[in-house]
Amino acid sequence: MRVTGHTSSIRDVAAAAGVSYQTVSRVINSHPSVRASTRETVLAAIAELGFRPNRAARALAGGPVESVTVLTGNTARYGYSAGLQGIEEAARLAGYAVGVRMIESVAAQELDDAVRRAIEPGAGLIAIAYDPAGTMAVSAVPPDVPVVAMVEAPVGDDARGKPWVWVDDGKAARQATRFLLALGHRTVRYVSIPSSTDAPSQRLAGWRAELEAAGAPVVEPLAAGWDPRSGYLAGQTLAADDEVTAVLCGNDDIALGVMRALREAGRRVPDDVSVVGFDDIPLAEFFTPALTTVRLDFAGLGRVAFGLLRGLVDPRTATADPPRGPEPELIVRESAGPPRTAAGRRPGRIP
Amino acid sequence: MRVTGHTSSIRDVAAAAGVSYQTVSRVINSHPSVRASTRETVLAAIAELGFRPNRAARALAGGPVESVTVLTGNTARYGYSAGLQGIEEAARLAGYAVGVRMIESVAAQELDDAVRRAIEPGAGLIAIAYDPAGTMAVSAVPPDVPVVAMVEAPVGDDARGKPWVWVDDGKAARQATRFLLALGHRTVRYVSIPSSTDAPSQRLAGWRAELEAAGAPVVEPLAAGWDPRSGYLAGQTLAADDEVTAVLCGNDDIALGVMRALREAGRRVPDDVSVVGFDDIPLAEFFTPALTTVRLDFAGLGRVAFGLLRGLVDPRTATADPPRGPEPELIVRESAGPPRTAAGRRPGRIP
DNA sequence: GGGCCAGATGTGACCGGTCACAATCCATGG
DNA sequence: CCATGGATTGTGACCGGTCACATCTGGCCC
Repeated sequence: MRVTGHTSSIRDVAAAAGVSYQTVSRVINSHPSVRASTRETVLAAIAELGFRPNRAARALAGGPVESVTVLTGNTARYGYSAGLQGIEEAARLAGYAVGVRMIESVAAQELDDAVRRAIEPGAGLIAIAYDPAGTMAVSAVPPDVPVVAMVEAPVGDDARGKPWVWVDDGKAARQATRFLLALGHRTVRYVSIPSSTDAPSQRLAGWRAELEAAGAPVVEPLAAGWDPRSGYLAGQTLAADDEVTAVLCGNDDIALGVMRALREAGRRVPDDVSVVGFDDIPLAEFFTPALTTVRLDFAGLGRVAFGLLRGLVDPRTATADPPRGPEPELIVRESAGPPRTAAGRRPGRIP
Repeated sequence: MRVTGHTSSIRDVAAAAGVSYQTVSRVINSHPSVRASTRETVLAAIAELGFRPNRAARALAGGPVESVTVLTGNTARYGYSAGLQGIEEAARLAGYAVGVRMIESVAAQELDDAVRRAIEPGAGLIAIAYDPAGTMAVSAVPPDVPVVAMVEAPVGDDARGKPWVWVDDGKAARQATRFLLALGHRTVRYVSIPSSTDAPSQRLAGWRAELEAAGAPVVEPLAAGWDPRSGYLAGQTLAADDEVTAVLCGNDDIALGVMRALREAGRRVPDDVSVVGFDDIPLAEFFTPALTTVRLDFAGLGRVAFGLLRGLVDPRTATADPPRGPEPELIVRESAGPPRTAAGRRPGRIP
């Protein structure tokens, strides 16, 4: 079964407009030296015939391809799907097509293969590299393929020049930690998400830095995964320790698991223990208690990533100023408060 | 900047193997009449050169395109992202590329345009049509373009022959309603998600049917959106009514909002009011109380959808038996119980 | 041995765009 | 008036596959 969809080529348009196919090509690529009146005629013919350039043919002939493939380890996790959404929005606006390819393995051979498979001549790549698979995927991309990475944090000092985008996680972590300390907590425990590299994550580093700056004791973090269950497990450990009054969690899913474990152990949030998360997923506001968390604008980051990639693939659209990722923002809700408040309190109303 | 990525064509391979380019083409398309020894030689040359056929060229020449574009109204909502994940998995396994395109508008003109833009000659479409935009997108697809729709429910009696896939929502709703009724509730209220068509949704119909079958009073459902906030609003209404002891929610996000509103109003879940959701999102198990919900296997549905589309695009892979969507499954947790239990109870432990 | 047929392989044209280059137009200046 | 040159337009080849068709094998039968 052959799909027709639409069928009119530049030759058809050319015939209809009484010009050569090359002139039509010039019009659709907005080449400067086409007389205004000619352009009009051609555009009219294009509209008339419902012509739309064939992507495959254009790609084959070495023209601008206008398509991005997103390399990701997951499409369901919040940061990933929100990032994808941002990329798609920006891409659609620019007339780009977007493809998606999941990276499952971290085995060098398979990963290399998967990346090669994702590469289409002419198209660019955006890697969502919040996890080891993504990070390795980025480095598996051949140097001649334009790629932008959405990373957890830049590694190395020369990151400024690389096509990387990120939200300042470290800053966000410091902000959240400082907030908890200011509430009167002696120290803050941390439940970490996996690092995307072999170095400790920025969130972890920020948390530690803030604690040290405040002269608060640093207890080694508990390692969790991305999922709420791992948070729940960590929460059980935390609940067993009476000293714990404040917990910073690597993401909101973990925070939910932690809160659940705490509650099961009879420890009230926020009266006995304060909990703060990362991401601000849409549900966080409706948790009980509503989660205090650091909002990370992944969709915005995706848009920035796309803009950067576009500049790489098509230098005409490159912007001079290096685009920065969006700023994280602490959203204060109910799950954190001063330590050991005597009376139980009822959650407030949500407007 | 031109991307090279890889560069070896069938002509290069042909030269390396000492055969004609057409023979190479036959080998990569597994044409039967190629001598085994020749095939060997060619495959060796392919491996040697790291040759991979150029998708654009193949599409242009009218060969099998092996790519799907997913039309969706959203990439962040659970059902959508899980569905996309399932499609991607199945597609990757089959060597297909997958594209994503969001449909934003429901205005006929824009929508039509967006759909046309999403059509690539030779490629198939999978529409995630859980909402009006998706449903309209499906009908905006020209008849000669192969398309599979993941729908909320089949409309019309002749749906059996159409390339539609769905999970049996109505059955799921009946199952959940029956469960609540069996617990001893006099009736069950329903907070509905928007219907994808002008007809009432299957979930709603199933809920109503079960109530009527049991002779329980039917109170008109409350209309919500997809988001937790709309559930929260509905929950406030519900909380004001002392008669309410059991609520079925159109999805888990809404259920969370409802539970939150109930709790704020001083009504305990499940002691005063039972709440049941739909979807079984990964977080549902860790809500407090853990949410009783109907698990819908969207990823499985996505895989089925891809299989169906593949059969449409490439008849060689078509399977005789019409594939069915996965079966919904009621997951019993803490948020539902018998009406008016005297003692407050503590949530159990999660294994 | 010749004829025939099926299997295996090669040749040319083509898909729908782009590139490089050539050809034409028109205004300007000497 | 004609040479010059930039703006505008047209021509041919090509990207990397596929199709339709032609050709070349070799085995089998009479």
